[in-house]
Amino acid sequence: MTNTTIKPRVTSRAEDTRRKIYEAAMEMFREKGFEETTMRDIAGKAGVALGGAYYYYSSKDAIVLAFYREMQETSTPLVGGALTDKKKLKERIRAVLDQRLKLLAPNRKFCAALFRHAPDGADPLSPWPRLPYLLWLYQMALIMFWLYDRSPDQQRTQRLMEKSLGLLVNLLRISSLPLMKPLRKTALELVEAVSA
Amino acid sequence: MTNTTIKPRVTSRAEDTRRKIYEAAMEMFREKGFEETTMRDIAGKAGVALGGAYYYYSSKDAIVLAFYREMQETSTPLVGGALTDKKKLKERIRAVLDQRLKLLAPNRKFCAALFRHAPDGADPLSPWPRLPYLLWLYQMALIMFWLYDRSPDQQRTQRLMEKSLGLLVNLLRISSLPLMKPLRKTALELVEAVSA
DNA sequence: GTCTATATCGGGATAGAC
DNA sequence: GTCTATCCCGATATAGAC
Repeated sequence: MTNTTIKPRVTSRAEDTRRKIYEAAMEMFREKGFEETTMRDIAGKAGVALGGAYYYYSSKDAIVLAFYREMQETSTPLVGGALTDKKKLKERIRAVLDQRLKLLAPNRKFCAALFRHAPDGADPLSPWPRLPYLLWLYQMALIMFWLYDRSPDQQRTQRLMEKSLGLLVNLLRISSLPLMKPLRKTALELVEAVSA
Repeated sequence: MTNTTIKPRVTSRAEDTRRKIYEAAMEMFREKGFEETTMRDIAGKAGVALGGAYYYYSSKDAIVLAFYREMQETSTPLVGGALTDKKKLKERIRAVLDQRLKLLAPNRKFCAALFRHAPDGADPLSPWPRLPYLLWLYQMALIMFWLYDRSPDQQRTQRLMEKSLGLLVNLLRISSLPLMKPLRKTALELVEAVSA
């Protein structure tokens, strides 16, 4: 009997162990944080030896990757579902953002720990003599783009800067036109919402 | 003589050693990356014992903090200087961004390593079924805000989302007005610049 | 105060026995 | 597939040279 059954591509027992390790890790990440949780902790909690944990996850980061993958896989259908009955653009974007934040919510602290920003206000981006928050965000986005820009001499960043600056200035010019009062009002409310 | 001179706040010898350690560290960070460089490497290259390195920098991260501080201190006067002869807003913003990217440029790879994004496209933010890049940036900014939002239940993020969505939709509506052709044109060029 | 030398520990990662 | 032993490295601690 045991011999005639079709062999599963991965034994369910192996998948169980893998899952046990993953769950143990995530639980401890949530409770104690990422850095504070050791592979020995994880292995112990999952009831396997240290080597066993590494058999399934080649590194501590690999467990994070598994978390990323699970977020993606869970997120896609949920977002799809949330979109079906939404017609207006605004509602659709809101539905997507809502879904993603809800999904990440139980792991918010853990996610924050994955950005290795040095302790509070000590990263090179935040403490530059205070720019208005939105300008800071713009700069931040540009720098992130630049960090991963592989074009020679980061030329794409240069073009992006040129174009986005043009857009920004156009927007500011336009927003001073008399018809654009509602635009200015929303923008002001936004600044209030952020800084309150 | 030696006794009557005013004692320097920090001896120049100490500052030299500190500097030697810092320079050695930064050089190796640039060449081999952050994770791959060990404190033993740094101490060796700087010509001091391991304990010596820890005497001046209480941790590996402390060297990164020193880098942050140096970036800030160097950046402020440079930006100030670059601004003096610029009148137009666009030129002023460009001058600031240019200065900062130039300053970071020699350490681009090192800076990228400080974000602990898992290897290429494996972070939870980038691979979500491809949104247009600007929408992705918007989402990214919102998530970063949310991660560090300490208001109860992250209510500020909720408000920010509400207001920014309103602004976004207003902008889209406005951009379809006949007068706004130049705005649309710039926006399209921007998208091209990013994806080219 | 500024270091060297060395021992020790905890934790990520690997090798090889079983 | 699983466990044990081992290595390396970041970090701490200590004793002492100068």
